[in-house]
Amino acid sequence: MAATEATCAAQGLQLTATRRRVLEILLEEHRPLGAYGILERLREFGHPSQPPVAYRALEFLTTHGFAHKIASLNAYVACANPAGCERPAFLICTNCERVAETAAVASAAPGVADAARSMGFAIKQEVVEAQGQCSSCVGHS
Amino acid sequence: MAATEATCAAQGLQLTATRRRVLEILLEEHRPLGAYGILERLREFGHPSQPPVAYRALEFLTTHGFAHKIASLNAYVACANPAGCERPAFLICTNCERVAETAAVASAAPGVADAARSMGFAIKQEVVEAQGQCSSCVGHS
DNA sequence: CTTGTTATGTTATTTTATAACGTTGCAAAG
DNA sequence: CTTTGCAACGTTATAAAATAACATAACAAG
Repeated sequence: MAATEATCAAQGLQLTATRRRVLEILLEEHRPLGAYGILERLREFGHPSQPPVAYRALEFLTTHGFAHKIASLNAYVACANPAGCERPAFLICTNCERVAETAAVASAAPGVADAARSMGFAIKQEVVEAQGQCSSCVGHS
Repeated sequence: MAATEATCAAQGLQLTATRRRVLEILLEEHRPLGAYGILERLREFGHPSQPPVAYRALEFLTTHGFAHKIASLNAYVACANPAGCERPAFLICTNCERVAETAAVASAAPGVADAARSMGFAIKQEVVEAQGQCSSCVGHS
C-alpha cells in the first residue's frame, strides 16, 4: 500500500478514494475477488456500487501493476510486490482458493520463448497461471 | 480430425454429431472463437443453438484435449496436435487474432516450477498464454 | 420390460463486462 | 477571474459469457 502510494506520487497517478478503497479490499482478502464481490464490499462502505465503478478502478490498478487479473478465474488480486513487479505468475490453490504470486523472472517459459523466437513471434505479455494444491491443502479435493 | 476420431474410437468416447460439428467449426477457423460465435455457426447449419449446446460440446472437447480454452480471451481453439497434446501453451497475436499452439514441453516455466516446489505447491495444470505480434503482424497495432 | 446411463433439448437465470452519456472538480491558458 | 480542457465520476442500460435446472430421448445391461 505504501509502495503503491509512493509509485503514484512519483508518477503523478491519482490514487483516488475509490481506487484506494478497491486496493484495500483486495489487500484484505487473501484470495482472488470477482468484480461483483468487490462491488458488494464497496456497497458496505457506502461507496457507489455500479459495475463501472469497480471495473474502472480495476483497470487503473491493473494497468499500473498494483493489482492483477487472474484470467482463468475472472478475478482480481492485489499485487504482492507493487514496487518492481514484472512478469508475475500465479499459483492458484483449487482447494482453499488462495493465490500465491511469484515473480516468474527472466525466462518464465523458455520453451515458449524459443518457440516464439523461431516463428518470429514478438511476445509482449505473458499469462502464467498454475492450478493445483498449496502446501496446506495437498491431499484434499 | 482423423486423430480425434481415432482417439475416440480407442477410448470409447462418443464423438456425436454436435461435438463433431463444433470441432469442425473450430478447425475451419484460424482463430479463437467464442462460445456464442460457435452457436451462430451451428445455427447456420440447422443445429440447435442454445448456449448449453455449445458449452456441453466444448466441455467434452476440452476435457479430452481435442480443443482448448484460451482463458485470457474467453474463447476456444481446436487442438493443433490432438494425438499427444501435453501442456499446451499459446501465442496470441493481438493484431490478426490468430493463435499458435506450442507444446510447452517438460518445463514450461521452470521459475514457476521452482517457486512451487519451494513452497510445497503441487501443480496440476498450467495456463501459459503469451500475447504479442506474430511474424506477419510485427510492427502493426 | 425396466433400470441405469449418457447425451440432448429448452427455458430461465446468473455472472462478468462494457457502451453510452451526462456531470463534477480542478488546473492551466487566456 | 473565467473559460477551456481533461480526467475522474455517477448512472442507466445492455452486451457477452456461462450455468442452473428440469424434461426428454436413445440405448445397452440386467
